[in-house]
Amino acid sequence: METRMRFAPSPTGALHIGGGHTALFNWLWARHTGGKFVLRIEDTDRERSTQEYEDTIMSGMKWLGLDWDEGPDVGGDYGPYRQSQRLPLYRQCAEKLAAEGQAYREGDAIVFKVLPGVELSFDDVVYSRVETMSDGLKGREPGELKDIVLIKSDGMPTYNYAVVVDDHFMEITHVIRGEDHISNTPKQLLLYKAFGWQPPLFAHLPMILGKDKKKLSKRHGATSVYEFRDMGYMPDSVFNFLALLGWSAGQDKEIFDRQEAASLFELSRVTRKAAVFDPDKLNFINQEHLRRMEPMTRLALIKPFWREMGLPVEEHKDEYLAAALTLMGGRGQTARELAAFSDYYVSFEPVKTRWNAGEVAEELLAGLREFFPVLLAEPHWTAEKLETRARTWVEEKGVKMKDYAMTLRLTLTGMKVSPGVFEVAALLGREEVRQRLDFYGLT
RNA sequence: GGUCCCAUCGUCCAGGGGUCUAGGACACAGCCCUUUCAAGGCUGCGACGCGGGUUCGAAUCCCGCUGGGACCGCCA
Repeated sequence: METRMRFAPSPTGALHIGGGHTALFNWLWARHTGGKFVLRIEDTDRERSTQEYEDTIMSGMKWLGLDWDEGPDVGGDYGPYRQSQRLPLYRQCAEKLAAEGQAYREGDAIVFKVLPGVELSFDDVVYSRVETMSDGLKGREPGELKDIVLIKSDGMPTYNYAVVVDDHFMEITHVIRGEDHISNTPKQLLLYKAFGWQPPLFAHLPMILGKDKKKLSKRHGATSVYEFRDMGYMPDSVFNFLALLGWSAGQDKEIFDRQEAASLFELSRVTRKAAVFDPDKLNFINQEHLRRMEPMTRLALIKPFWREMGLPVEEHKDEYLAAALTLMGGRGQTARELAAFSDYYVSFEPVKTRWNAGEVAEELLAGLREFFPVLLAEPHWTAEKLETRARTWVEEKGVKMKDYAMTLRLTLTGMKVSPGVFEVAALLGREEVRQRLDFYGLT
């Protein structure tokens, strides 16, 4: 039988990191099993649901690389895929229960009557056996069992009810969702029983916690996937990082792409313990993906950040800029950082704002003014030749390479750290290097 | 308060009765490389929450405790 997974967000906010995690695992299992991944919009909260949020959630998923086979935008055989468009179905099913005496009306609402003594235990794919009885479905007040509202007074179905109806009619085989839903499952099971429907398999995922071990929220910093994009994280990295929260390939493999993850993924290897979101690890993973990118892809990623910094990106050839980024190697953990660390290839202006004359020792000036003209006169403008020339000179004069290399670095980049200075100089070109040295009177 | 879930280095994961003086990754510290930083290489620091069982043997199984968490809406 074909497996069918679904991600069912409510359009009441942007795609949250937790939602992305859930969507990701559904996607992984769907792709691993060659099944279908369905996107269903749970917009039954009339107050808070908006089309804008629906759009951002979808583009957030696309950004992460989670494509769906059926959904409100692409359609499918089990539509419509917005709950607000399935109202007649919910009403019809609820009325059937009412007619059978399993539910009752309360004003305009339809409420399911919870009976005691119903066995509601289930085998979770991740958590294994979860034992519950309907007797546990109480409210905060001692005494009577809390009945389950099916249809609200405004005509909309409630979450616990709509989910059951939809998962059944959409023939969902695996419900993969956050652990916070584990205590909702018995209620839903009760409804499956009432309808006489076969429930899907449930697989609950561990929660993602903040550094303080509390449920991840705004006060932990970024939470929507777009904030990560804007901070300079790549979708592949966020995907990779999220996949590692609650799951591991079992081998020592930690850096992978979507395809590798999908083929390696096993629901049976999902963890039960809530995982703390560790920004350091994300940074590391992002750095790994960043340095593995193809030069031109990398350039396309960095360009927007350079432009945002006001740098004249268009004044240079792509080949030059891509070469600059290649020279940068693994420096910078995010696209934003890499862009900031490499601004001097794009323009001399930022160098000027950082350069501090006081950083060049007075006693070195004479030697520097003697050295740089020699360097600029090097006939073969390559990193190797420049370095050889510098080494020879430094050796003859009996001075320290460090003093000369660091001054050159500071003048060319305005920074104390950079790739090898001679490589930077070689890439910038003789004329550019001459101009920068001239500017500070070092020639 | 009730119901349910969880418990291995600071963090993410391995390990699910003997191969565990518990393995990897991130972070951290040191060393090497070196004109700086990053990368890379090497080394170090660092955990089975506690108490009872079961067993020849328990990080692994059972019970209790403690500590976390989730849910108990006509929110999803």
